[in-house]
Amino acid sequence: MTIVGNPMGQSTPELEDAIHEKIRAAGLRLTMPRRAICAVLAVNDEGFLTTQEILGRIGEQGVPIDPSTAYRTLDDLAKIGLIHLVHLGSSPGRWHLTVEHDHQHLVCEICGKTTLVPTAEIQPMFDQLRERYGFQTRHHHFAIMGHCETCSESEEHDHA
Amino acid sequence: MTIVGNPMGQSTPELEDAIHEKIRAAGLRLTMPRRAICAVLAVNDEGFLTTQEILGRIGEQGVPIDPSTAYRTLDDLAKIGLIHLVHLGSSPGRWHLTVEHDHQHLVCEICGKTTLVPTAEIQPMFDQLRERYGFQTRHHHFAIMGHCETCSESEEHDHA
DNA sequence: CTCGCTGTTGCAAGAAGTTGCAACAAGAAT
DNA sequence: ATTCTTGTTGCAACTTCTTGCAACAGCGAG
Repeated sequence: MTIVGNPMGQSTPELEDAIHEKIRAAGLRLTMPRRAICAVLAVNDEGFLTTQEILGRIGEQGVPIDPSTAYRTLDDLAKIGLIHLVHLGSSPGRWHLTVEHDHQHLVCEICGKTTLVPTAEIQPMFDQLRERYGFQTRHHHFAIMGHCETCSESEEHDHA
Repeated sequence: MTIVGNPMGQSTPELEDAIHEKIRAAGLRLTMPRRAICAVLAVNDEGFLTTQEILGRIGEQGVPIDPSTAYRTLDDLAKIGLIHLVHLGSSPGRWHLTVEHDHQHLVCEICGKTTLVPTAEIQPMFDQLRERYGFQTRHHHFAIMGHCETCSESEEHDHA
């Protein structure tokens, strides 16, 4: 899967400002490591990065930060809802800016293929969960695991 | 959350036999470490165990196995669909026997509370994904993250 | 029952992720 | 602009997870 976000590979100042504002609003201090992490995430506002990848990019383009700081900071940002962790299959989780995206992901466990589905198609289920259980589904960007069409078909052949 | 499976804390021979059969059917060898792991999972056929917990239980009740073996074996068992990994929030994933359970999980990101929802309520969505995308949702036991009723309400108060 | 092929295991080394703590700096108060 | 408070950081030690590899043991063939 390749999910490319910002085609220019550059962060928009507006997005970064909005992020900084959220950090302050949550009562957190705006430090250098946090700026660096947010900058990387802002450039990839549609992407999914592992902690290692984030560390790598920060190292490439300036003053590296300590891994432990990255792990802790990412947890903190997740706690205030700015980002969240997505587990696409097993393998290390990937961080992602929390934005109300208009699509969800169907991830094939066999070939890894990712299919995008308009959130509208799933919204009814979210609404239902809210009505019946008072449950607010969050970061509507979660992965549904299963087998894609192609892999489902080859499976049937195998069983034949 | 406390999910207790087999009330006797004992594995049923039938379940273990069925598991062994699946392992053989997949072309994998039935070795001692694999038996041990399956035994632990079979006792907790409704439970969710981390790799560490599995290692711990095996160590308690007999010959311990090497951690690396456990990690690899669990991956292998997941590959053949016998078990799967569930990420309830962040924190290490938990392994779980793949059975067609009749419920799903709504996990609150704030208080950790888990609500069970009959699969029947979500089945329509799965059916729809299959019709439109040919996507077969697997191990119908996945976690939907969000905020539970109680936490949603306190959030509103905070904003007031 | 024994042999042989090859999937598995345990070990060891390394990478990734966590935790405690003293030094540091963001930002409010003055 | 300076000081003070306290949330954060970087370091170091540790735990957890991964990977390469030689020795081992399922299990099918003979």
